[in-house]
Formats: sequence, C-alpha cells, structure tokens
Amino acid sequence: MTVPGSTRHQRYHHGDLRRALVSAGTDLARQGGPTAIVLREAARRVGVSPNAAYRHFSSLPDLIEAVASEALSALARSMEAELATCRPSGDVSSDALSRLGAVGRGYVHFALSEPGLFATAFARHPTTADPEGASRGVGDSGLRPDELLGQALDGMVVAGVLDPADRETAATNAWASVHGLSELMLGPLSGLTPAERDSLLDAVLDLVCRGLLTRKHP
Amino acid sequence: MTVPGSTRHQRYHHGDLRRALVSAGTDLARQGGPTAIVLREAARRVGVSPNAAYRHFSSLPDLIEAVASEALSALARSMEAELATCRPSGDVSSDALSRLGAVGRGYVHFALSEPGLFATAFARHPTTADPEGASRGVGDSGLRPDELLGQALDGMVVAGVLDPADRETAATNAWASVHGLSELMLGPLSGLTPAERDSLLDAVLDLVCRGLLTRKHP
DNA sequence: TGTACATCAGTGAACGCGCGTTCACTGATGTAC
DNA sequence: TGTACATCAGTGAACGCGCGTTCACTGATGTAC
Repeated sequence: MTVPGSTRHQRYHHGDLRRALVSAGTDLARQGGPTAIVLREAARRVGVSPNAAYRHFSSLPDLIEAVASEALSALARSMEAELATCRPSGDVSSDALSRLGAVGRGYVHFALSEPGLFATAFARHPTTADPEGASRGVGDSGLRPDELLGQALDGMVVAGVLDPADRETAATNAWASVHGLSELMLGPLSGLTPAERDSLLDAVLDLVCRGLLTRKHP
Repeated sequence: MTVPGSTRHQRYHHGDLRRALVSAGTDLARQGGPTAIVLREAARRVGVSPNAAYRHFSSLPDLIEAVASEALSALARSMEAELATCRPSGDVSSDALSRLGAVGRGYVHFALSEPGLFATAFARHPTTADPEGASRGVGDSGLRPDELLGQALDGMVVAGVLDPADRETAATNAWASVHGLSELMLGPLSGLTPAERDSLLDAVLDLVCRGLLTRKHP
C-alpha cells in the first residue's frame, strides 16, 4: 500500500534515467542476447513509462548500441582481470607470451560466463569509425578489447619474439582463433566438460603462440 | 483478373507444401538470418494460409530447425565444391594439406557469400544427438560439414603429417580458427577489401597447418 | 529574498502493426465394396 | 464400373499479445530580475 501521490512524485526527475535504462537493457542482453533488449521492458524494470526512454535515446537501436558498448567494456575488463594475474618471471620473452595467453583466456572466459553480453558486443552494425566511438567499449585501463590484444602483441615485438611485419596478421589470427573457439564452445561444443574446455583452450592458445613464433623463420 | 474459384481450387493440395515452406524460410534466412524466419511470411510467399503450415510443422521452431538443416547442407556443398578443385599432385602429404585448406576455404567462402544462412546454420539450440539428426545437414557426398573436416584430417593422419593422438584437438583448432575468421570478416573486419580478405584467409590456413604439423614434434 | 517563467523530464493514453497459434470448417483424394 | 465414405490438406476468421512509437499533457526545476 504505497501512497499513489508520493509514488508518482518520486518518479519525476529520475536522476540518471539513461544509465538506469542501459543497465536494465544490459540485464536483458545478459539473459537473452541482443534481440532480448526490449525498450518497453527496460522502462518497465526501471519503473518508468515507455516513452520516457525517448528523452535519452532516439530509438531502440540507439539503446542497443549503448548496451553493446557496455558489453564491450565488460569484455575488456575480463581481459584486464586475467592480465592482472600475470607475474613477471624475469624472462621478457616468456612474459610477453604469457600476457598474450592471458588476453585470450580473458576473452574466452568472458564469452563462456556471459554469453548474452558476448553476443551483444559483436552483434552491432559494422564498426563505423566515428570519432566518439573510439572512446566507447573500453575497460578500466581505458583500452578496448582489440587494443588490449594489440598491446600484448606489441610486447611480443619488443621482446623480439614477433616480427613487426607480422603484427597485423598476428592480431587477426589470434583474434579469429580465440573468437571462433568461444563461439564453438557456446554452440556445437557446448556439451564439453569444464576440464575439456580448459585443455582445449590451452591447445588453441598454444597453437596460436607457436604459429606466431615460427612465422619469423620463413 | 483471375477467376476466384479457380485460384481457390489451385490452392488445395499443394503437392509438397513442406518443401515449399522450407524453401521460403530459407530465402528469409538468407536475407536476415535466423530471426528473419517468420512463419506467416513463409506461408504468404508460398501462397497459402498461415495455419496450413501447421500440417507440416508443429511450431515455428520446428520450421527454423528445418531451415537450419538446409543451411548446413549448403555449407557442406560449398566445402565439397572447393574440395572438387583439388588436383592430385603426386605427393600424398601436400595433397592432404591442400584438401584441409580447401575445406577451410569452402567454409569461409560460404560464410561470406551467404551470411544469413551461415548464421542460421549455427543459431540452433545445442546439437542434441538425436538419431535422425545425424542424417541432416549433409552435402552431396552425404557428409556433414564437420565430417568433411574430419575426413580431411584423416587424410593427413594417413599421409603421416598428423599424429593420430592430435586428431581431435586438431579438428577443434582448425574449426575454431576458420569459424572465428568468418565471423570477424562478417563483423568487425567487414571493411576489408577482397584482396585483404584472401591474404588473411591464406595466413590463417597457413597458421593452422603449421600448427598441426609441428604438434607432432613436442 | 521573492516571484514570473522558460525549460526539462517525466506521464497516460493510444496508434497500428505483425506475430504465433487455435477454432470450426470444407473441398479434394483415394480406397473398399 | 460405380458409389459411399474416411481421410487428408487446405481455408477463413479470430484470439491475445507485446512491440516501437507518437500525441498532448503536467509537474518539478532552475534562472532572471
């Protein structure tokens, strides 16, 4: 039994409705992927009328893009978390390799633990290189997922275990392998046990690393 | 000006409505992926009332699964077409490797030329190992896409360039790399020129092959 | 310090839409005798 | 060869649903004087 008047009163001037809607949209995406982002449901969850959303988003795709950006940030943070566990061993080369592995591990772990957000992060329209888009989807370090990968590869170049000329191809190779493994594990290979998943991930990371290393002796 | 009576007459006893609906559904998926498969629209395109579909499918997901099966078959056929271009060179090892490359090439080519069907093929629920499901999604050779890959890997084992113990891991590795590359080229890397795409594909296939080969000298 | 007023951020009701699905039905087909 | 009849494969109308979006609105906020 809430007093109607006071309830209605509280609804006025929400404070940060945009953020609240993005957060609700993110919850929807978490459970059902990008197509589960529904403007009316997001508004419902925030306790606001559907049309209030149009004060902050021009249309549904606009909200979806904001959620996708949020999902990319979460992916970046997962990669950062894995990177944070890397301890310097003293050997520059093996440190560079283990950081590349950490990047891949963070990627796959995120895909498996947040499949809905993972799908949402990559469901948006081709990344148009808009200026403000460059600052979206970043993690705590201020870097996007692809930039975190690039940083790891730069480290390998500095350590001398990767030919600078191969850096671009290496980036796509590594990304493709790890992205494909994620999708497969969420789809056709979803029946795998955690142990099988782990060893498969190790095998793929191993393949990628060795592939990049050998590349510099043609 | 058609005679209503004769039109109505022709609509009775369609002949093979199931196949017609799957075909219409496939056209929808081709243009918009799995979520574009709409029962009412498929019926409309075939020229039949929506409820007629329920004589042949228990519900929409049932139709979607049939379309997904069709998409898998198309993928298999693309791989078979690429395999058919392989000419024996006399060297068993290099033949085995080029057949593996052909499998991967057919996979990526299909993804790029039929993105909607590609998405549909892998959008269905986790492959429950039902007995009749085993015969679905096959190409002209009667093999499913994953079986075509397996066959290529078997060829490498026979040729002595792949350790039998590594066959399973090799399958996932190869699949993941090529699947991930496909997804990336359709998404974040969709801005690439055809030439860039080709050389990237070559690089990935090269990485996979070398990765598998070295694997047998630990 | 008080007051008029523009602006802002929400409301409530309604719109048209297309969907999946179900109902009772009807006309064509093929089989038994 | 003809006829009765069960079965099959469609029809037409309707259902409830939830969606994105738009309309005219209203109450709260903050600023100018």
